[in-house]
Amino acid sequence: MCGALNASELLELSKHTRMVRHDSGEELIGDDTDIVTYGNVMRGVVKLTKTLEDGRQQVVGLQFAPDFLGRLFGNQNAVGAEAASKVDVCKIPKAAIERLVAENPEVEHRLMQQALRELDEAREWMVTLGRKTASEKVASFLLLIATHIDPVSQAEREETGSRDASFELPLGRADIADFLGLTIETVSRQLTKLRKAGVISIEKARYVSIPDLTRLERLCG
Amino acid sequence: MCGALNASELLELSKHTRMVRHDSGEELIGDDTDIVTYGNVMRGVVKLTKTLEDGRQQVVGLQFAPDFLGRLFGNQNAVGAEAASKVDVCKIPKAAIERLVAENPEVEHRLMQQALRELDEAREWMVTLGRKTASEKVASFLLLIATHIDPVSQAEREETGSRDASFELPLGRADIADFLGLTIETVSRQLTKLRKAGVISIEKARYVSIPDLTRLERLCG
DNA sequence: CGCAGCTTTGAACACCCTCAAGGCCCGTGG
DNA sequence: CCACGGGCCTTGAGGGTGTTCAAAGCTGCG
Repeated sequence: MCGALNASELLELSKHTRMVRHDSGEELIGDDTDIVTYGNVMRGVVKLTKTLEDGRQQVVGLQFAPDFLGRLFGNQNAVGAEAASKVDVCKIPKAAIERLVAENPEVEHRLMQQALRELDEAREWMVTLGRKTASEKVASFLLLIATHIDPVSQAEREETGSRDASFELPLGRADIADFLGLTIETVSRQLTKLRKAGVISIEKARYVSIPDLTRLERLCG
Repeated sequence: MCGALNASELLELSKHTRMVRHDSGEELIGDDTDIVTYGNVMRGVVKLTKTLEDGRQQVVGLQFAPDFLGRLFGNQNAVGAEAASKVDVCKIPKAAIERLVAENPEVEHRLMQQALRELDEAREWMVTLGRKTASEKVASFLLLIATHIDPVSQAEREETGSRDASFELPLGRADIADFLGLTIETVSRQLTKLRKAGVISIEKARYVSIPDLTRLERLCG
């Protein structure tokens, strides 16, 4: 977002922002609370959640650096935000963002681009939630993480044409289940199935290697 | 959207637009096609769909008048659009919209507001797809239609405090199933269950009356 | 009336969930 | 160093919800 600003605007903005470090599991924004600050994810992964009265939870989005965080032009947060891994967030007060957006159309334009991209991703995920089987869901999730977690080395791979990946899962089984609309047990079983089929390998439950992304893609439905 | 324009801008825009009438079932936009025109829904309901290679389909959104139609700042359509009922659409060429948006920040702002609202709705629906039971899904769908199909008489009801509704379903069972991530048969069975429980009444499969929306809300999870 | 398309209903099955137990990893303390 | 304990993950068995397959009922229209 800050790429749209010139030096003096950046300086002005920096007076109102502060960098905050959060550990995995910490709540950044409570659902149904008044909006007081926005943020920018600088490092790590943030999960957006919605919860039903009886406790059923759905992860409705994952935000990676350098995504903007928060519902512009709203008064209440419609989702909760929680650190899914260790996270650095650049917090920005509501008033500062509103001023920035009002004075600088290019900033609003960039935020709109992100909103449209998030809408595309949300709709893509609706297909996964509504129409895919458990194993397709888990495969889709792994592919999503593989393509988002490490954009730098991903660009490298595109140049060299290699189609492998290796990363630490930013989410535990419970969060993966909430993202996929499944139970913990089903996620675990499907991961085991993928492992036994040689599509992935897992170490210490969180470190995943994928020798052939093309093969994984074929399992996504 | 056009509310942000002055008289001369409206005149200029009207030179490039044309009103098109579509019957239920007609395709407005093909998935994965190049974007050539945008549109504005003036009457009726448009469904947005995504389809997997093997034919499984998911309805990822419903657009009611006066929604804007199309993916701004994109080259390819990420969703298909089809008339769910008789529909009037005001079509606008890509170039005309781009010029309008570039010259008029207020237009972009309005479109951003709609994008953010659609994102909220998509995330709300992800909870329905991922975490609700079949009967909760059907109840949620009926509530969605009841609150969107007829905003005028809805406003009336809010004034008088009455909590009933009555409308023609803009979607057949197959589309409802694709929206909810269920099968036709399950949708039909759940509607029958709601009917036998006295929550709704149905005539000729498409005309629904809901005597007590509050009661329906309690069934949405 | 008869046909086509959509909807409803029924019966059997499959997939995923629930409940329960056991295993792994790691930090803590003896 | 190892034993202990808690948190998370895996595995197993059984059951329920929604699907699949099949057939019959509506509705509108020639």
